[in-house]
Amino acid sequence: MITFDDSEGPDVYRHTASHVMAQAVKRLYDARLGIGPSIKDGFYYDFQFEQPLTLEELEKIEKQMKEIVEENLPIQRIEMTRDEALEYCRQHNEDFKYELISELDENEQISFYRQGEFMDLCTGPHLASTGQLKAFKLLSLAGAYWRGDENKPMLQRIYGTAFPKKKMLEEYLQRMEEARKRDHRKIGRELDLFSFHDEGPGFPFYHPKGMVIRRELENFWRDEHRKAGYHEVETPIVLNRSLWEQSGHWDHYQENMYFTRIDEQDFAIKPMNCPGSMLVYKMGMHSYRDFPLRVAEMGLVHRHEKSGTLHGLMRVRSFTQDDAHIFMLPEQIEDEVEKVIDLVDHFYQVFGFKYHVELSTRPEKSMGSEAMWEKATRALETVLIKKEITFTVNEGDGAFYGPKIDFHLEDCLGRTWQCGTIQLDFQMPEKFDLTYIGPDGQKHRPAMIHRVVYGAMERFFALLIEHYAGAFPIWLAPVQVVIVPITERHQEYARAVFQRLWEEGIRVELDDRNEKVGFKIREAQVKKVPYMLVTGDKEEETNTVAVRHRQEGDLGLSALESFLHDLKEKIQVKAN
RNA sequence: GCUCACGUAGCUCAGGAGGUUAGAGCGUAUCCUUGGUAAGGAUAAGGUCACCGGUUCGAGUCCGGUCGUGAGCUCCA
Repeated sequence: MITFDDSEGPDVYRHTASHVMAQAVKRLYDARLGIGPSIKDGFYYDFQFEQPLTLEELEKIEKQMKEIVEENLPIQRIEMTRDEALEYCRQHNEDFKYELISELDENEQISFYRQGEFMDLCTGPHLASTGQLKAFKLLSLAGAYWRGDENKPMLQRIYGTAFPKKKMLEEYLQRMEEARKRDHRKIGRELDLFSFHDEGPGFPFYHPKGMVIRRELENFWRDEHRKAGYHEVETPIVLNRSLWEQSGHWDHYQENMYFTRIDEQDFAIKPMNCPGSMLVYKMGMHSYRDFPLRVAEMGLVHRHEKSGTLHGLMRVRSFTQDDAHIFMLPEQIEDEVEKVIDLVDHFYQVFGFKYHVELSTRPEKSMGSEAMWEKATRALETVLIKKEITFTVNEGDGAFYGPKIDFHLEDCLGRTWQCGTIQLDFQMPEKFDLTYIGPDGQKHRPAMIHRVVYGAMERFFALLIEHYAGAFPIWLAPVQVVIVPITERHQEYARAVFQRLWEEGIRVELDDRNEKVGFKIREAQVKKVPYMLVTGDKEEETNTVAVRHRQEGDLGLSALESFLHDLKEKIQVKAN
């Protein structure tokens, strides 16, 4: 007997919920079944309807589901031969199920699950009866290609979730509601960090406060990369077609690129930084003694992503990659990959991000020999295993020029986004005929990796906003301190305090509006400013400030200089 | 790009199944208030109802298209 608390409990429970939903749908509409698995936090089922389903109809389906639960239909497992199963699907016009079964082995025993008049192909297991289903809710309606293939028909997918107790369902919905409040698009507007406009879909505009955060992230990045032995370059955004033909982007990436004509010649706006960096490398001779040569670039790239894939700052059409290309001896690869992994880990630790790692292998559209891919993939895998990093393999998801290790972070709703990536590349050095002079005085081909740590500044920024729910640690906060004079009479002293902080490089604002203290405090709290300094008679007489922290509240009086000293210390160590 | 939704003041949202000058709260401006830790009061300004076309005596409301946004699919940092 499986309960909801067992590891497979929620899966079984929600899988049964998806069957009950499918049964309800079949009772109400003319629909063919796709697939209906349980997923993290819920379930879905794909259907092909004669008439497209609209959102309002989810309520009707839910009501019908409740009736099926009322009926408390026993759920039985039924086994058939492949031929019997095919015949059943043919009779019931279940074309999609037919397709699935026809791909199974001829001698396979095929299991169905029956509840009342409804029967569905399924390996199970399931709850014993529909009456065991307690709290459930249908959440959304979306399109989904049959078998995830955009060339196959698009079905309609209904998402839902189910729990054994009403209270658990309510808590879940409440949690989702709370999570939505952290959405970077919402906070970005509320805190005036960035915007999007119809004039440039997918092209972000940074506002002054968003720009402060971005620059701090870049400063941190520069410091750490200098320490890690990187140099920095910048290459042009617009480059001649010939370069993209040479790099392979013209053949392999064209559909994502923007083009322009200059003096009757084709140019492309760079979708990646590597070709530009190749040209820089080729400007001189390189010795093996200079390896590994780590060349970083905060490169602004443009990619024509499909309109439906855009998502706030997470998925945009122009973004800055904190890129670097590392040129090295083949025997330095594993060492260098390890160093990059450590660098990525260090960065994510500073922000307190949890992440997971994937190894992406050769895609269908790719360059290079099987042997090269094999060797490159093995090298990445070796390092991951050596470092005892748990990872999943993402088959066929590599770049067209090489396999990669990807680092994924979660957004407020638990969706994961690829940020850091380490890509091994034996192609670009070939294409651009890169060489170095070895100990033997001869020219040799260097190995190369592309890597990013943040990934894209935009995406990382978005994840940071959601991670902190807008309450950035003090080193990142666009406004670090707000000074709140109590009345007009205290403005002169407030200005002096402001001046003192300002000259020390603190991002400070003076709220000298004709409002009450409570109002100004509230506003600063809403804007998530870390420190509020109230200045009145007491403070003016003693050259102090009344310190309030956004989380800790009123901290009492502090000498201005000692507050300033502590503040600078906190900024310095990147305290929260 | 595809499926289903959505698009009303800077923001959040009202506008019963088409009918005179499109509403509210927050925010903004001005004035009053000089108030010690999360919203003091008054007054005022702000809207081509995303855009284009159609139906109608009459469209924010109905229909079609375009653009944008959201959830998801495909794709990806």
